[in-house]
This record gives sequence, structure tokens and C-alpha cells, in this order.
Amino acid sequence: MPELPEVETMVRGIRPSVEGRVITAMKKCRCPCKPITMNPTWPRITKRVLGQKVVEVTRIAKRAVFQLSSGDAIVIEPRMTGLLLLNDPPDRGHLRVRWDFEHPGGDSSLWFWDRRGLGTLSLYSAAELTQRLAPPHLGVDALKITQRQWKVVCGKTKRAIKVALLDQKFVAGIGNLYASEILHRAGIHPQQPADELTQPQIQRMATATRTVLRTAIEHEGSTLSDGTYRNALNQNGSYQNSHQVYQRAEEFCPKCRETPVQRIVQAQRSTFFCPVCQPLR
DNA sequence: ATTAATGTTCAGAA
DNA sequence: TTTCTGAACATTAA
Repeated sequence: MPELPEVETMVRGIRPSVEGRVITAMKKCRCPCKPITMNPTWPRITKRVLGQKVVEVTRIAKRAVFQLSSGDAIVIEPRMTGLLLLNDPPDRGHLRVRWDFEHPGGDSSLWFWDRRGLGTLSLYSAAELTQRLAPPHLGVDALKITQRQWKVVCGKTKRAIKVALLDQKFVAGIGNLYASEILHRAGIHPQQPADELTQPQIQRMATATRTVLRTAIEHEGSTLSDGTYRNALNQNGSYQNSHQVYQRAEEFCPKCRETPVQRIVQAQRSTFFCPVCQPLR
């Protein structure tokens, strides 16, 4: 479930081994699984990528972006189980792509490993990059959104706030895990309509979003019980130890210490919250 | 052995 | 127009 903190951790982890280096090879791995979903076709991508220098490695929402000297950008979307790895993968069976880099300081390799195979690989021109990964196609990044922008987007939808937080056009980077954690920290009921949030609630949500996401990045993301997410060196994150409500149904809420965390389903997704600490209205 | 659950996004329906 | 539902993907727990 790489969300914003996990993708940021991957990008930071691979940056020293990728940034400033020339791509000497890019290969599809001959694993038994299906090839990675890509756009455009593989020959068109490799033709524009080979020999290019990666001038910058960045994150846009839940995507990793390799800015090339040509102006094109490699855009990797890990989706559910995709990982960018410098080290050995969790298993050899689900490697999808391999890049080799050349550098005076030492050559290096990078893998895209993806157990479920939902991840995607795209090559965008500079124009496509700015057009497709910015509003209105994609919302403002959850680490950059201002309180004023929160107020604007909340006023535009009657959907439950938890459902809206999962909409990447509403705000970009938050997924199912961090949506529950953010709303718990902000003391907001997940079923409250977004356009009915009060000014103090919006302020608390803005603050909670920054705090939760920044702290999660410091802890290198969340590795859940399925063990899928790992950092660039194939090591676990540790933010799962700081989860207040996510996957903690029936346990006492760590804030009030007397109410069991409740699990409900919204938009076919699990939501975890404390009915006492997160009252409606 | 079948079924449900897991998370994200998109196509298409309400 | 906005919101909701189902499909796709792979794997595991029940």
C-alpha cells in the first residue's frame, strides 16, 4: 500500500544511487508473471531513455519521477505492492523492470519489484508531466496543501470526508491507511460531509495531515502484517508501531483509553475510528 | 475447495 | 454533474 510516506521513502532511498547517473540499460525481467503495465510501448520508452542522465529523482503524490536530461520523465506508480529496490527483492519471482546506471563513483542497478503487478511505468514529455500530474487532473500534494486550499476543496463536495480524502483529485497522496490516522488525530468523524466541516475542524485536519505524513516519513513508512512494503534496501518501515486506529478494531482507543476502536466500511474500504474522540458534527 | 478481504484507479452506471 | 459500484490485479486467511 505505498502511500505518500512510503513513496517518499523509496525516492529518498534510491536518490543517491540514481540521481546524476546515465541509464545504460533498461530491461524487462523474464519473470513468470505478466509484464508491467506501461505507456507508451516498451520500444518507444527504451529508445527515449537509454543514454539519458537522470537529473532529478522526485515524488509527485504516490508516484516516483525520474527527470531526464532530455526533458522526458520516467513516472513509476507502485500502486498496491510495487517497490523500488537497490538491494535484493523479497522474492525473485516478481521482478518487473531493471535499470543499470553508469557513474564515475560506481555503477549501480535498480529494480522494480511488484508482487501483484498493479504498478505502472510511464514516460511523459515535459508537457505531459505538468499537465497530467497537476490540478485539475491530480489534486494538490497532501504535504503542500494550505489551509485555504483545504477549505476550497472541502466546500466542493458533500461526500464523507474519509471518502473525499481517498480521492486523488481532492488531495493527492493520502490512501486508506493514512486517511484513518489523520482523521483520528484531527478528531473528525469519517462520515462527516466534507462541506460541513467547521473552520476549526479544517484547521485540525490541515495540521494533522502534515504531522502524520511527516512523522510517517521519519519512520520510513508503514510495513503492514502482509509485509509487502519495504524501503529501497528491502527493510521494514516502523510507522506501523505508531498507528492509533488503523487495523486496531476492538482495541481501546489510545487517546481516550476507554472506547474500542470501531471498524466501518465506506466506499468498499475499511475505516477505523474512535466514536468518542471523533464525534459527528 | 470455495469465498472474502486486501488497496488503487478507472470505466461505466445510477 | 456528482456520486457510487464493479472490475482488474495476486495472494492469503478463513
